[in-house]
Amino acid sequence: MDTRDRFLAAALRLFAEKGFYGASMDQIAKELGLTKQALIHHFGSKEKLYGAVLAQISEHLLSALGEAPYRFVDAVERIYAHTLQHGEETQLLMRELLDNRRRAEQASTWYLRPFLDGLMQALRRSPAWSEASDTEAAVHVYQLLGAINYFAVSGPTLSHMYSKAHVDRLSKGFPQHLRLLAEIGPASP
Amino acid sequence: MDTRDRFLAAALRLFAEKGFYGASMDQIAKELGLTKQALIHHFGSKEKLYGAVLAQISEHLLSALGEAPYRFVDAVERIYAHTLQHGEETQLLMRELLDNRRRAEQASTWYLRPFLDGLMQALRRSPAWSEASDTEAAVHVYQLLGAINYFAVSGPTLSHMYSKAHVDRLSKGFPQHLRLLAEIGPASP
DNA sequence: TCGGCTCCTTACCACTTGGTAAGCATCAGA
DNA sequence: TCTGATGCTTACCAAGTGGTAAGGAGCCGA
Repeated sequence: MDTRDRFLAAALRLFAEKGFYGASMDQIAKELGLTKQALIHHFGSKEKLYGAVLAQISEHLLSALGEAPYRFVDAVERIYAHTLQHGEETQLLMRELLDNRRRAEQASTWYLRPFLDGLMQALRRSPAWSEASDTEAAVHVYQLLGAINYFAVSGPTLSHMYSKAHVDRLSKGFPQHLRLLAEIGPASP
Repeated sequence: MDTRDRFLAAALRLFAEKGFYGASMDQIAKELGLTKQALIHHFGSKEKLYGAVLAQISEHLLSALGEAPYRFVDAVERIYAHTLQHGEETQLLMRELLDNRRRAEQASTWYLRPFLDGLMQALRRSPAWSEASDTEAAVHVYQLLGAINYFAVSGPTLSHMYSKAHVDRLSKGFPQHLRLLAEIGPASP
């Protein structure tokens, strides 16, 4: 793993934890024992570094989908697994959702577009959804992603509110809940 | 509305938009044409100001629930309406969910606790859920809140990816989808 | 052996950050 | 009329921000 990749990993971690403003170039660089000028040397600016991190995330998400054609419910399951394993990427994506009104209005949205389209196509392949409108399908897909991300991200918060054991049971029940959600059909007319 | 309340409103707006680190005391104060020292005079520190904003949000959420006993699906509908109307509060709550591993580990969680408990009690009042375990109920409640918040917050992002007209249709379909989700029963054993 | 490229350093910059200290005007109560 | 609290100001500070400039060490091909 070369320096650039190690920088990307460190940046992902800190951006996820503290957000774009909360993480500083100096801090990220020090994670590798280097100076922030080395970081700037590789990426040009903080904005560009951030963009590179987002690009990497979207790449990972796409590869998590696997090769088409896949069943929608299988894709959802794979994404859930990927989300659990890469909590930092999920967290950063959620942040981006909140931030991108202002900054980087192009970045994350277009990065994620292919990923969303792939999921929508998979959904349309299932019989119940083949006749549904694009809008209905989009709601369903977006809703499921929201459920996954939200659940993954909120674990620590829940652990504070309830006991850890409680949260563990909660996590155990979630995949079943998720499958239920994924298999739901379009709203009857 | 006195100065303190106007400060709270400005802080809510800026914290929601830019996050804790992205919003500065100076900026918030200038929203009222005052200096940041006036702001510090009222709240002591940035952390305390942030805490005051969170307290206000949880107050609003609780009052949005209405007076018990209410039907669970009605409460969900009211929260959805409240969420749409107070987008900034929602956005800030989502941020808090992402941030509170580090900072203010006590703040938002305990503020929100009564709100969550109220919702769970309402859910347990519906016949289908009266026998369900606490864990199952918590999953369901948390899931629904996630769906609402996620959907409300992601509007602008979706508008970038798809056409605005598309997103409008999507918004129109969501309440129906939400009711469907709210009425779902516990997973069969 | 030379020139240039890559990767990284130190030095420095203007600017912003949250916060402290001290003071000033206004108003209320004794 | 004095006293003290309230609500705000200006002045100031140390620390940190992202970024520029310049240079040095090592390597690689000509």
